[in-house]
Amino acid sequence: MARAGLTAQRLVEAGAELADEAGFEQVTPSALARRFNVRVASLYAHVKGAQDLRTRIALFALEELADRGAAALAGRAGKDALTAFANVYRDYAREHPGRYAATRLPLDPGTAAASAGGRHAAMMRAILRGYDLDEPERTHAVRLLGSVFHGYVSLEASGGFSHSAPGSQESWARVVDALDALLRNWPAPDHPDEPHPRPRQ
Amino acid sequence: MARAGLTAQRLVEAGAELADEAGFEQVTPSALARRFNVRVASLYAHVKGAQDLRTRIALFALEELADRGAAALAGRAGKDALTAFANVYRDYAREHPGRYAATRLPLDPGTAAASAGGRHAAMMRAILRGYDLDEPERTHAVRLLGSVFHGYVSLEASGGFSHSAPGSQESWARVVDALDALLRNWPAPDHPDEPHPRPRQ
DNA sequence: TGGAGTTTCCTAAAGCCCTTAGGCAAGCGG
DNA sequence: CCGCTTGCCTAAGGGCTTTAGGAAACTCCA
Repeated sequence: MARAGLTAQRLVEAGAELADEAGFEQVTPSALARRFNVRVASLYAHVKGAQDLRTRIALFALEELADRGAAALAGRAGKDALTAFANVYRDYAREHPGRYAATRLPLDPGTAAASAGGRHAAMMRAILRGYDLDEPERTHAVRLLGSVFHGYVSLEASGGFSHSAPGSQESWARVVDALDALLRNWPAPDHPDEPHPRPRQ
Repeated sequence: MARAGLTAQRLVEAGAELADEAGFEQVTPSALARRFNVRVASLYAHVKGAQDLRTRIALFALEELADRGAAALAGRAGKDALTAFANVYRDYAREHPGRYAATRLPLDPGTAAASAGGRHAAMMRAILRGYDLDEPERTHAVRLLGSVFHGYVSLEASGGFSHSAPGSQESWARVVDALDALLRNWPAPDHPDEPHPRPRQ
């Protein structure tokens, strides 16, 4: 009988497609075997098991997302860079919901260290070079950026913003505007007031 | 043989405990049956199935979290309210990681509408009464708050902030400070600049 | 070209989980 | 005290994961 041409790489790619179509939690050896018209046990020659498969998909998606981020950041700085990078996250999550969910898979420390996670952090730090922040404030700001990007995209994906006005697109633009304003106007660490103490209104 | 005294409510509570101990995805009819020293099929008299069980736990956790938020908000306003409410989210997620994960379970529209989700949104709107924001900016700000709270807590839970200085506690405090500063200094909608056009540096 | 060897995929089987159907007995209401 | 409701049980079907071992397909070198 003809061989199906299985490969760890092909399994990962098919798994990523399956994740986008049916959800990351539906990515299982069984489902993948059906997709390749192959018996389940055959996958175990290429992949250690279900957990290994999911981990590989997560690493693949992290890498893909980091590549897109790097492309978006090239030649941009300041708010332009911030906006482009933010849109990469959101667009990726909307275009590839299963892959995006995969990037949230908890990895064991060794795997996480070898993943593209570090590239993501480095890119956020690079964006912050366009603003005037020194350590440790820069790290706090990196964490805030990560929180907003992931939080917004995640709430949007679970339908949180879809059933009320104004539209999510509009909120997203305003949220990015607000982040830019905040980074330009980052409050001083010790002082409870913001740097420009002129109460609004 | 003596009866175990099963009840939908008792199953939900035990399920919430199990989620906190082993993770929300480990909450299954089997695991719960073991915990009650009962055969799996016995649960089906009280709960429709695995999905129903998880949904009930999600609703329970949403309610519990909303109750804590309401208690924290009582008698507070402005940054005081913002900080207290933010800490409720973070503390709940740290204290009850499985329950917190449960609150992220996607609900079908009908269930979601009947959930405590609306209370959460209302409380965020209440916090924003302490700041000077009109619609639609208030809605954008609500979405930003939700994104930051969920995003931070979620990244922290998956270990994102644990292996680098400064500590997560410190970043959290600065993130809340920054949010407060941002809400007091919310950028004007149409203008690309912030309301106090004095380029930093 | 024709094996030897490796790789790919298969069958078989064990273990766990979810779910439904139908039965027996415990405990409550009259 | 007896019938009835209800709670928990056994039985069984079907799916997913994983391991063990076999047979066919490809490769490559003599």
